[in-house]
Amino acid sequence: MYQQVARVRHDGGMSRQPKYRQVADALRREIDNGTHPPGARLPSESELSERFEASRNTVRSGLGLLVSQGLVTSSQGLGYEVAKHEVFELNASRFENLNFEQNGDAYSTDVTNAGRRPHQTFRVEILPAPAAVAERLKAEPESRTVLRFCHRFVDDTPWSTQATYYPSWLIDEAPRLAEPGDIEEGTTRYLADRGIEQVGYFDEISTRMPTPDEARLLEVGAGVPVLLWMRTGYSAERPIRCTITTLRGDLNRMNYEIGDQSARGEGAPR
Amino acid sequence: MYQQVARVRHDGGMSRQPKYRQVADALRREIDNGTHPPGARLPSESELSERFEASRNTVRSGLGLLVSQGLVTSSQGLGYEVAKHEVFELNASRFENLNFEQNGDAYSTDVTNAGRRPHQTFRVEILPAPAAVAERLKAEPESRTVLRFCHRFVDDTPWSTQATYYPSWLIDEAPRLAEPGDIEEGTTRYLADRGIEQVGYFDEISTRMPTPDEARLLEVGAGVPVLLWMRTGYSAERPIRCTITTLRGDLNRMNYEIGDQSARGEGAPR
DNA sequence: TAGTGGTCTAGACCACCTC
DNA sequence: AGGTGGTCTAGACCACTAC
Repeated sequence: MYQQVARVRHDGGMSRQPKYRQVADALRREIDNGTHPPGARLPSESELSERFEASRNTVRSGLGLLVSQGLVTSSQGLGYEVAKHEVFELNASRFENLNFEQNGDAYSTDVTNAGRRPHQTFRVEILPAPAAVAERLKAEPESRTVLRFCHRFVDDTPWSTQATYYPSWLIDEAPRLAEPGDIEEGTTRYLADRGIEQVGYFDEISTRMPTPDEARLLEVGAGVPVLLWMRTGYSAERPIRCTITTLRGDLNRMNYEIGDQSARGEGAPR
Repeated sequence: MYQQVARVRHDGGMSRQPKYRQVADALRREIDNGTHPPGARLPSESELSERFEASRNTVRSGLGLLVSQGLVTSSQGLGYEVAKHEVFELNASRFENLNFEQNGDAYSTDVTNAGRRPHQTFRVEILPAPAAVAERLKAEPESRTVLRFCHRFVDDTPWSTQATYYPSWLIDEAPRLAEPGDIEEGTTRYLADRGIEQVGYFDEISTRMPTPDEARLLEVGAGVPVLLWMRTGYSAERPIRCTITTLRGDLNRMNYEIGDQSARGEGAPR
């Protein structure tokens, strides 16, 4: 029953990949060279098991590698499918994007222009500042902040979440921030009208695998990292907001235009 | 021998996590709350197997989840260890960083200031432009480009790779770009001295799991994504370079300073 | 040499989807 | 009903590390 006793090396001592890696590498090559185009179904585990003369579990290990690299997805009862990605560009340096609500609009417009259907849910909360936010807002840890939270979809696919925190002192000057409804004219304009103008921002970008919570909200499978984008906005005197955007790494790309872009032209990199 | 027959649900029909997820969740909680601090060894597979009344393979599946989320690492003969990360900040918007070679110096300086030992290997190649690069340099696909490639380490830990492509027309005006040695004064100054001034750049940032090649160069285990940073630099007339930086996602964070930063102060977010 | 993780197998049963 | 992936087990042997 246990065949390990009979296992031998046929490679004359050459260092060799374990079998599950061979399976993964072979399938990866076939995906790269178009044998299995994006969206195609892969052969079933039992077929692959025969083809590679490996147990089903070994084949599963190999497939698991590909899944964890975001190359294929799997679903029960259906099989394995080659992942296909349509990346959305997100311009992070245009002045318009200083405006959170308008940013949302820009997002809706972009998505609609791409022939897709945008959708978002929105809520407002008052809660103690998370440590990272308090630090950036130069506020006391645990001090009260208003959170305006946005969960964005494209064609019912979760795309990103955006959490903007405002310090409590700002609420006194701009009370509508703490009210649940949309702010028609956009929060930035609303703030500007009250004499609070955002003159600059500081962006921080990092990546990691999603936490279980994020995986749930963004419905990302194993093997898809998230892009974390943290923007702290400043008036001339002090920080006025901190926006944390969590983007599905497989669906988003950010860009910044710095300096003179006149030579970039229109047919610029999509 | 096979106990599945005897397996029953004790949850009265409530939806329940599979056992390997319970293992992962329990360990994740213990890591989060400090029971297993960064750098600590986790109990061995057999100990966990007893504790959770699960087979070794099931425990392995759970640990595999944590590894694939970058929370723990494993090594043969040693055991599982809680990952500890020290993130390096990378300022992508300061003018100095327009200068590739000087960027390298800035990196060396930063690393040295942090009490770590920087190290890099460097090579120059002439090769056809990859499609993405040709597009950004507005050059014919497959047209000749000079690649200046840099592999960076901190304390012998691979940190990032940086590949800068220059279009062939530039080589005629700045032949030293194609020579293997360092350019003492920095490539940007060298180019500026020859009348080619970089007046702006376009940055694109994305994330994904590393390819096998990248995993090898950066020595990242499963569960660590890479940050991809593509910078296209322009003179007033046309693109002059395209730099692709691949950063270990667990060790790097990028930032951009846009607009007036006077309110950010010095004790700014680390 | 003992203990750790790494690979692999054979087989059982479950949950989901399609027909 | 039949096929697909998902979970789980028990056990074998290998490779690496520490002592």
